[in-house]
Amino acid sequence: MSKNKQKDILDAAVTLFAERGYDGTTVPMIAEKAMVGAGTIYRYFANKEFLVNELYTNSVQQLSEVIISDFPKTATTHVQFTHIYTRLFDFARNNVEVFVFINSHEDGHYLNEKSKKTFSEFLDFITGVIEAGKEKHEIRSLPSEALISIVYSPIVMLVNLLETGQLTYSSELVKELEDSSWNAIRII
Amino acid sequence: MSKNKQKDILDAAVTLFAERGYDGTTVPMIAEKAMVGAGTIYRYFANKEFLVNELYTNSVQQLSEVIISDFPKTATTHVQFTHIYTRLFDFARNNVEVFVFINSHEDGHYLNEKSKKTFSEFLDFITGVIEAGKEKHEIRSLPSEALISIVYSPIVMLVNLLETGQLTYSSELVKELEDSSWNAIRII
Amino acid sequence: MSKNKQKDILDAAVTLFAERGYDGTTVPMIAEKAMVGAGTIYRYFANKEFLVNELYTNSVQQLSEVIISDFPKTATTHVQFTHIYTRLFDFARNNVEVFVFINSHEDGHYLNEKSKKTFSEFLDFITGVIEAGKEKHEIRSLPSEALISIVYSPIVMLVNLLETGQLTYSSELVKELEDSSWNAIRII
Amino acid sequence: MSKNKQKDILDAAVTLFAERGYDGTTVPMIAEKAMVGAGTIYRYFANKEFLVNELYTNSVQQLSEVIISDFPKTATTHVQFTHIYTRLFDFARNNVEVFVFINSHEDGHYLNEKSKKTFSEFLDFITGVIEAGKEKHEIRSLPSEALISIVYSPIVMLVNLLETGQLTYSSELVKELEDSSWNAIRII
DNA sequence: AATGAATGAGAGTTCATTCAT
DNA sequence: TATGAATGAACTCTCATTCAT
Repeated sequence: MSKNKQKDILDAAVTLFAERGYDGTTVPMIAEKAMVGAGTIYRYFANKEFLVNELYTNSVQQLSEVIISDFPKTATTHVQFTHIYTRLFDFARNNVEVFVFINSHEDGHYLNEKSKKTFSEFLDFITGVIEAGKEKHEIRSLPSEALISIVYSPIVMLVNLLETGQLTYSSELVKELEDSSWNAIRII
Repeated sequence: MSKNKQKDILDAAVTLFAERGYDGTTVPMIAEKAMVGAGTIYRYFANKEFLVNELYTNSVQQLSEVIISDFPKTATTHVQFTHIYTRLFDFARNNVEVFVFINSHEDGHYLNEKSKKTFSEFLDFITGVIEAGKEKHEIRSLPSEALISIVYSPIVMLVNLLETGQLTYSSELVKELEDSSWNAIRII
Repeated sequence: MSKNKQKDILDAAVTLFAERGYDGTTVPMIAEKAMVGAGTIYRYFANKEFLVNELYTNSVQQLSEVIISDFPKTATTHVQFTHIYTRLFDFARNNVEVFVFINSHEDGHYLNEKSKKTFSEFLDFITGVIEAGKEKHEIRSLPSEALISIVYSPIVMLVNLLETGQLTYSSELVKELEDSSWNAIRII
Repeated sequence: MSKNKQKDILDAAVTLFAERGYDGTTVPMIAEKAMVGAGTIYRYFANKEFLVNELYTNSVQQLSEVIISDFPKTATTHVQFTHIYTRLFDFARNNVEVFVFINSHEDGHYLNEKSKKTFSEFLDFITGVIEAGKEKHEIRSLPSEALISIVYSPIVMLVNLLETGQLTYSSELVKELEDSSWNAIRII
C-alpha cells in the first residue's frame, strides 16, 4: 500500500491516458490501476478534467525542467541543439508514458488555459534558441514553428517505435538521428 | 437537403474524429453535424465502430492512391522523394481533416484488422522506396521506420500549423521544407 | 406476389406473435415475413396495437365459430363435451399459430376492450354449457371457471407438445385425452 | 429505504415480468418499481438477460425445493400425487408472481442453457414419479408429458383466477380440484 | 397503392460524480 | 481519510411510425 495516493493516481492516469486517450479512459479504470477507491480520486482532484490538466501541466513542467536545466546559453547553436535533442530523447525514453501523454493530448478539448500556456511557454524557450540560431546564421531561415516540427515530431514517433519494439535502442542510433535532424535544420 | 447522406455522415465524422478523437465524439454529434437523424447513421453503418473503420480504410486508400499513382519507379531516389513529399503535402493541405484523422487514429483500440492492414500496406510501399534508396546509397542507412518518422511526422504537425494559421502557406515554404527533410535522410 | 396483402400481414403477424410475443416482434419483422414494405402495414392497420387487436378478435372469432357451429344444443352434456373437445383440439392442431397466439396473448397490456369482450363472449358460451351440465348433475359442482381451466388449459400445452414433437399425434391419443378430461369434470 | 437492493430489484422484476413479459418490461420500469436508480440494476446484474435468467433459475429452484422436500418416496402414487398437487398449489398461491413468471417465460428466446436445464431437471423429477405410477398401474398409460399437462396447466390458470378474484379460495375447493385432477389421470 | 429511407423517442447500458459509512 | 454503492445524465443503438417518391 503506497503512502502517496495522489502520486499513485497520477501515475495510473498517465499510463492510461497515454494508452487509450482521455475520453477512452474511465475514472474507475484509473482507480483500479492506482489501487484506490473511485471516490478517493475526488479527494485529490475536483473532477476528471482537473486531473488531466494537473497531469498535463506537471508533465510539461517536468519535460521543461529537464531541457532548461544546465542549458548552455553561451554555446554554439549546434551545441545547444545537441543538449536539447539528447535530453529530449532521454526524457522520452525514460518517461515514455509521460512523453506520449503530452504529445497525444496537446490539443484536447478538455485542456484549460493554464495547461495550454504551460506548453506554449516551453515552446517559447525552444523558439528563443532557434531564433538566436537563425540570427547567427547557424540555422536555416525557416519559421521557428516549422523548425520545431521538423525536429520535435519525429521524436514522438521514434519513441513509439522503440517502445513497441519496431526499433531497437542504441546510443549510436540516437547519435545518427540527432545528426539527421541537425542536417534538416542547419544551413548546408 | 443533401442527396447523399452516407457522404454527409462520413464528412461530419472525419471532421469530428479529427478534432475530438473517436472516444470524444458522440453519435448525436455526428448526426447533428451531418444534419441527419441519429437513427439514420445506423442505416448506413452497423455501429460507431464500423463507421470509424470504414472511414479509416477509405481515408488511407485515398492517401495511398495519391502517393502511388504516377510514381516514378525508375527515377532517382531524390526524384521519388520529391514525388512522395509533394503529393503527401498537397493531400494533407487539401484534406486536412482526413490527414489528421488518419494520423491521430493510427492505433485506436477500435480499429479492426482490415483497417490496420490497409495502413500497413501503405507503409510497406513507402518502406520499399526507402530500402531501394538505401541500397543505392542515396539515403542514410538508418532503419526505414526511423527514416519514415523523420520525414512523415513533421508533415502532420506542419499541416496543423498551416491550418491554425500559425504558419502561412507558400510554394516556396514547401520547397524549403522538402529540402530540409531531404537533407535529414540523404547521405551528406 | 399475393393478391391480398392484408391477409399476408395478418398471417405473418400471428406466426411471429405466437413465436416471440407481441413485444418481441417488430413491425419490420412482420413486413419482411409478409413480403411487403414496412410502410404498407400502416395502410391496413393504424398501428401495431390495432394490428394485434384486429388479429386477436379475428382469431377468437374463428375459434368461436368452429365450436359454436352445429352445436348439439339438446344432447347430453357428455355429447356436448365431446363436440367441444374434439373441435377445440382439431382447431388447435390445424391452426397451431392462431391457437397459441390466442392463449399467449390473453391478457396482454395492449389488448383493448373489444378484444377482451370478444374473448369473454366465447367463454360465456362455454360457461353456459357447463352451467347446464351442472344443473343436470352430469358435471361436478365446481365453479365454471375452474372447470374450464381443467379442460381448456391442458389443450394449449398439449398442442405445444405435438408441435415441438415431444408428443406424437394419433386419433387414439386424442380420444384418451378427451376421456381423461371428461373424467376430470364428470361426477364419478 | 431497503437494505437489500438486489432483492428489491428481483422482486420488482418478477412482478413486472409476470404482468407484462420480458420484452414488455423495460429496465427503467424495474428500477422505478424497485425504487432504485436505473444504473443500480447493473451493479447487480450484467444486463437484462442475466437478470431474467438469474430470476428464472432462482424461481424454478424455489418451486423445485418445495415439491421435492419431504417427498414420500415409498408411498402410493395417490399419496405422492396429493403431496405434489398440494404443495404446487400452495406454492402457486403464495408466490403467484413467481409461479406465473415461471410458466409464462418457459421458452423465452432469452433463456440460457442453465435456465433451461434447471427447469428440465424439475420436470424430470415429476416425470419419474409418473413413470413409476404407470408401472404400478395406478396411473393411465398416457405419455408422461401429456399427464403433466393435464395436471399442471390447470393450476396456472386457476391461480390466475384466484388472483383476479374470479374464483374464491377455500381448502375445500383445492381438495375438489385435486380430486378432479386425480380422476383425470388415474385408472378408472 | 406501395415502398423503404428517414426520423426521434425511448430502449439498454455506461460512467463521472456523490455521499453514507 | 478512504471507500465503493448508488445515482442519473448521457451514451449507443432500436424501432414504431411518417412521408417523399
